[in-house]
Amino acid sequence: MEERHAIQTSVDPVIFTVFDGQLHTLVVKRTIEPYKGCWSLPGGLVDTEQDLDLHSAALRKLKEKTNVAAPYLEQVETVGSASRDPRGWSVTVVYYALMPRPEIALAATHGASEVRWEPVTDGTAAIPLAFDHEKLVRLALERLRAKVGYTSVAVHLLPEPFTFLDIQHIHEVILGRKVEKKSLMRRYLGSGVIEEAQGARKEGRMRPAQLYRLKDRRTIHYFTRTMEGPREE
Amino acid sequence: MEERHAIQTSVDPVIFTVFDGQLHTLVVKRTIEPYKGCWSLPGGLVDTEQDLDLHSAALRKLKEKTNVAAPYLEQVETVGSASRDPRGWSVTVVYYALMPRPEIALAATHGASEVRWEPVTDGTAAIPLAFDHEKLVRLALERLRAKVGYTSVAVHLLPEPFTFLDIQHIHEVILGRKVEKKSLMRRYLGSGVIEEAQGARKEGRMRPAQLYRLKDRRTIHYFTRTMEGPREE
DNA sequence: CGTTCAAGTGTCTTTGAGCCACTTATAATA
DNA sequence: TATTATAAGTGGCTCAAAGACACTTGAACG
Repeated sequence: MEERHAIQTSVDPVIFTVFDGQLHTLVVKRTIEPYKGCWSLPGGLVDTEQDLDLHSAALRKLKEKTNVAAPYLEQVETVGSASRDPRGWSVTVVYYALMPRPEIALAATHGASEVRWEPVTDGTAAIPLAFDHEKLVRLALERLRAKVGYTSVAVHLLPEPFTFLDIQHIHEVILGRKVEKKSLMRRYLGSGVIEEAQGARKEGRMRPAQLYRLKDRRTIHYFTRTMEGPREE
Repeated sequence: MEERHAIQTSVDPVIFTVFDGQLHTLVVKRTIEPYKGCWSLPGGLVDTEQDLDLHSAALRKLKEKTNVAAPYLEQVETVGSASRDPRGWSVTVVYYALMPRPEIALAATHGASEVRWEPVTDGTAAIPLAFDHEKLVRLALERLRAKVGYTSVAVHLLPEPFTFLDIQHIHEVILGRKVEKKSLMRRYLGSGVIEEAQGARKEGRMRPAQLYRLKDRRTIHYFTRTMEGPREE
């Protein structure tokens, strides 16, 4: 009776960051069977002794691998079936997290186990992942892409302070297409999600750009319309 | 080791239907402790012996209580914590389902246990529910309200064939405000989600209305913009 | 045959996206 | 000091779709 209903339950955070003009996600090398030696998401079983709820379980996993305490974190979807783990029925709650590229070296923060940023190209990670984790990455990316179109989530990937060119680049990297500078400025200036920071960034011999920071790093703003993409003719 | 990680896992479908000009949700009376005698969502534990995955577990619960095999069903969110069930750590995956008001009597389809439609007013059920089920209903309703604004989900609550007045009423009941007839016609006629059905409904001595049906009862259509609500002045 | 009433249409205003040319500010160079 | 290159930022157009609401249409009934 008990055995039929108690299920192995994990959280799998898909941690996104952007550098080198590419979206990356954090993967760790598995040290135990099954899939020993394969790369996988930095998730793991919920621990009923130390986790109060699912959200804090996801935060714990995040903290263990990246040492970042308070990124933007959002639940995506839950997948569970008899077949996704060879050991039997299992459930995993998928999250995605956005953070600026951490300065600290990853390996140092997590002792022995291997950790690294894997580029996400065209919807999936470049290397094969354990279990159904490639599908989980795809789910998280789909959600992120949709949400970037009608909210201010994308800027949570930027270190502060940032310029409008940074905002534009981050949108273009996530969506994989050009976006209109003017549309972004209308949105972000009109909504009050960002505020001016001191100073201005000058790069090379061009006009210096105004610097901004987020007013609130824990919430996102919902714009009234979705970005439409390029016009057809 | 096993005990710390294997968690009681359930699915809780919030089943919506509309009649008497009100949104209703299906509740059942609990026959066992805890919360014996209280009303609750028609959910229950995932059964690893008979359920292949979470979605089919939700469909099974639905079939057991309503005898409806193929409604519109969508995952909302997963909540899990040490405190939501007095017996200990538990996880539940919340779904919402939309169906036309079933003609058959509910009690007859499910033997002994009491089942009934409870009106959902102003965001919550009118009576208190077991566990955190009122919060789960609120989560499902929030999702439904948001989604009605930019998709064709709402019509999955209508029995076929239906008229444009039916479409308008269903939107007004869910959103709790007046909706522009013209906007709905632009959306639904322009998108091809509905098709004309034979005949026309005449009520009283007015002009008869064209009847429609859904082209596909398993999917929904995403419109390009969200409804905006009334203009302020 | 005219009245009644919802069904359905015409059409104006408003909002915000896409597009793209134009002006502005800085630093390197002549 | 003047010129020029380059990115920063603005102005202003077109377009699609929402809101608002008056208008026309058509069947039923006296």
